Amino acid sequence: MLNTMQLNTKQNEAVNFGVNSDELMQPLLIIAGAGTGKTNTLAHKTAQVILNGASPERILLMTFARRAAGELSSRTNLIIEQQLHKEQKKHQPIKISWMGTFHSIAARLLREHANSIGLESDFTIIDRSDSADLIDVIRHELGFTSTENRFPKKKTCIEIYSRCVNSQTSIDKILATHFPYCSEWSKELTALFVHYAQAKMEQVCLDYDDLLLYCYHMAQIPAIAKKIRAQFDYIFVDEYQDTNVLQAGILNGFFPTGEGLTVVGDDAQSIYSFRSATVDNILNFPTQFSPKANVISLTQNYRSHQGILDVSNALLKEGAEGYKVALFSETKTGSTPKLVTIEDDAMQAEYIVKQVLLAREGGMDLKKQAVLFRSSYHSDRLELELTRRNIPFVKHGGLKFLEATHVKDLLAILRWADNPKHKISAFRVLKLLPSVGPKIAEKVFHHLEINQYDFKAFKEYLPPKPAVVLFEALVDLLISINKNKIDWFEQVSETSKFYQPILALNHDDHFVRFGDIEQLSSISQQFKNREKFLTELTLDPPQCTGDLAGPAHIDDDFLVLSTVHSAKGQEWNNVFVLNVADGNFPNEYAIGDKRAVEEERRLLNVAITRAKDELHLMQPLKYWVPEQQHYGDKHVYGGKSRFLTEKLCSLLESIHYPTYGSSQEQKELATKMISDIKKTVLGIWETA
DNA sequence: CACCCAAACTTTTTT
DNA sequence: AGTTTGGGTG
Repeated sequence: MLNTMQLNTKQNEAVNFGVNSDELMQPLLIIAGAGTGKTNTLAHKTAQVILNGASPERILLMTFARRAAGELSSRTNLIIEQQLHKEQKKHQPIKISWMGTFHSIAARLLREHANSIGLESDFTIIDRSDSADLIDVIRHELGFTSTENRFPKKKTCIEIYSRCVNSQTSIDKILATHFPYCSEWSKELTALFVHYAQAKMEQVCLDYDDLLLYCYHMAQIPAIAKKIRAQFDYIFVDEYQDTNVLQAGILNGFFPTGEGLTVVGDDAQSIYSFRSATVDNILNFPTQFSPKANVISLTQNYRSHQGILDVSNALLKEGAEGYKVALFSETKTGSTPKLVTIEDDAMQAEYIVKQVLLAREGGMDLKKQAVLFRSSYHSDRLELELTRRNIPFVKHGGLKFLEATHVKDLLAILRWADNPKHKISAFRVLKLLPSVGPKIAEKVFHHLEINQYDFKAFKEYLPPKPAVVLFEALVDLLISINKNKIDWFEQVSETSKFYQPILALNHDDHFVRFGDIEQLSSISQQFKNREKFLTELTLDPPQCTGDLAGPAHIDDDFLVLSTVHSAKGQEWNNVFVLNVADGNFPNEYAIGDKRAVEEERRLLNVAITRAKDELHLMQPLKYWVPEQQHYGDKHVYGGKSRFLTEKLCSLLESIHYPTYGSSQEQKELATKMISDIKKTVLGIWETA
C-alpha cells in the first residue's frame, strides 16, 4: 500500500483542491477507481482541512459502512499526528463526531430536530425483519391472505415498498419494472402501505427507509435546512456511486450550492441498484451544480499488478456507460489471472482448498486470501469442505446472527421495554408465553394501550393460567428495564435469565442457542446504554458468521468467504471468484435488462479488483442451485459468461482442473471394479 | 384459541 | 430447504 504520507500528483490535487483558498470550497467529485488510495486521499483531505483550522465538529462525513468510517477516522488522526509532530506541536486525538452512514446521520439529525417536525425524538428504529412482521400483521387485518390468487409474501411486499420509497417512484411503475408478477395487486399494496405507514407512526417506529425519507423531507424545509447548512463547513461523501435518489436529495436539500461538498466514488463499482442506488447520481454530479463541479480522477492503482488491471479495464471498456477511467499500476509483472474450468462445484471446492493450502505453505496467511461469490449459498459446498478439513474461515454477508429466532426474541424484550408502544416486539414477546397466541396477545396489548402504556397496569392483569408465572416475571422485568431500576448490564443479564427457560422449552438445541444469547450479552456491554445499543445494532449489525464466531478467535488465521457486495473496499493477495458463468455473472434475473446487465459487469469488476497478486476466476461446467419447482437441489449448466469475451480470455491463463491425465486416472478408478464390496458386506453374516 | 401437522410455494445482493 | 397457509384436534 501507498505510504500514508506520500501522495501522487492527482491525489495531491484532490487533497489541496479549494483548501488553501479563502473562498468557500467549490463542489468536487473525485473519481477514485479501485485501489487508487481513495481512503488515504480522503483521510488526507480531512486532515488538511482540520490542520488549516476547520473545527472537526463542523465536518460531516458520510460513509457507506461503519467499517469504512473507523478506518478513515484512524487514518486521519495518524496523518494529523505525523504532521504536527513534524512541526513539533502537541496533538490530542481528533474526533469527527458527525461521521457515519447516511442512515445513522439521518437518525441523529431526526432525533435532534424531532420537535420541529412533529416527531418523537425517542423513536425506535426497526430492521427489515421487523418491518416484514408488521406488514404481515396488516395484510392479515386487511384480509389479503385469503384471496383467490396468492398475495405477495411479506418479504416481497416490503421490497416493493422499499423500492418505491427509495427511488421516489409510483407503485405501478415499480411493479411494472421490477415485480411484474405482482402488478395485479397494485391497489391492495397501496392500501397496505398506507396502513403500514400509519402503524409505524402509532408505534413510534421508523424503518430504514423512513430514516432517509423523513430526513429528505426535513431537508426540503427551508428553516431547518438553513440551520443544518450553517452547522457544517465541509461535507465529504464516500461511495457516492451507491447513493439513491433520496440520499442525493438530502445532500441537495441541505447543501444546494454544493459549497464545501466533496463526493468520492467510482461509477465502475456501483453495485447497489437493488437498494435503489443509481449510478446517475455520480454521472450527473458535475452538471448538477453551476458552474460545473470539478472532477478529478485517480487512476494509479496501488493494489494490483497490471495483469489484473488489464482484465478489469477490458471488462469495463466493453461496458455501455460510465467515465471509463482506465487504471494502471507501476507493478507491471505478476501472476497472470487464471480462468479455471472445473467440472462442478465439488471440484471447485477441491481446487480452492488445494490452492489455498498451497499458498499458505508458501507463507501466505489464510487471512490474505479470499473466496468471493455472487450469492451467499454459493459457498455451501466449499464451507463443507473447509469444515471437513479443519480450515478456519469467516463468512461475510449472507445469513446474519441477528436473524436467528432466539436472538430476535431477546432483542424484542429489550425493545418492548424500551418502547412500550412497540407492538411488533410486544407481540413477539407475548407469543413466547405458553397458550398465548395472536388473539390473547392483542388483548394483553390493548390492556397496555388503555393504561397509557404503563407496564404497571399488567400487575392486575390475569393471563391464561399456563402463562401466569412467566407473565409475572416478564412484567417485573419490563418495569425494571423501562424505569432503569437496574443498570444496563443487569438489564441484559436479567432478560437472558428470563428467556432461558423459554428457550429450553421451545428448542431442542437450546445449548447452542444459549451460546448466541451469551454472545449477544457480551456485545451489548460494548454500548453505554440501552438506547445506544438498540439503535446501533439495527443500523450496523454484526457482519460475520464464522464457524466459531466470536471475539476470542479474532487473532486466529482464517480464510475469508464473502459475497462480492460485502467485499467492497477490501483487498486480498489471492482472490477466488466462484461460479463465473452465465446465469450468475450476469445473474439470470438481470439478463434482459440492459442496465441490470451493466451492473452485473460492475459486480464482476469489483470482484476482480479485490485481488493484489493472484486471481482465479472459477468456471464450473455445472453448478448447484436450490431448485424452485421440486424440492431438493438441482444443478444447472451455466454457459460461458458473456463477460468472458475473446478479448478478456486472451488476458487470462486457461486452466482445466483436474488436469487431463489425472482425470483419466480417476475415470479408470471409477469404472474398473477393483474389489466387490457387496461380497464383503454379506460376508459379515456368514457363519464360520 | 393455541398448537401441531401437512401441503403448497419459492428470485440475489444489504443499510 | 424454509416459509406460509390451511385444517384438524384438544
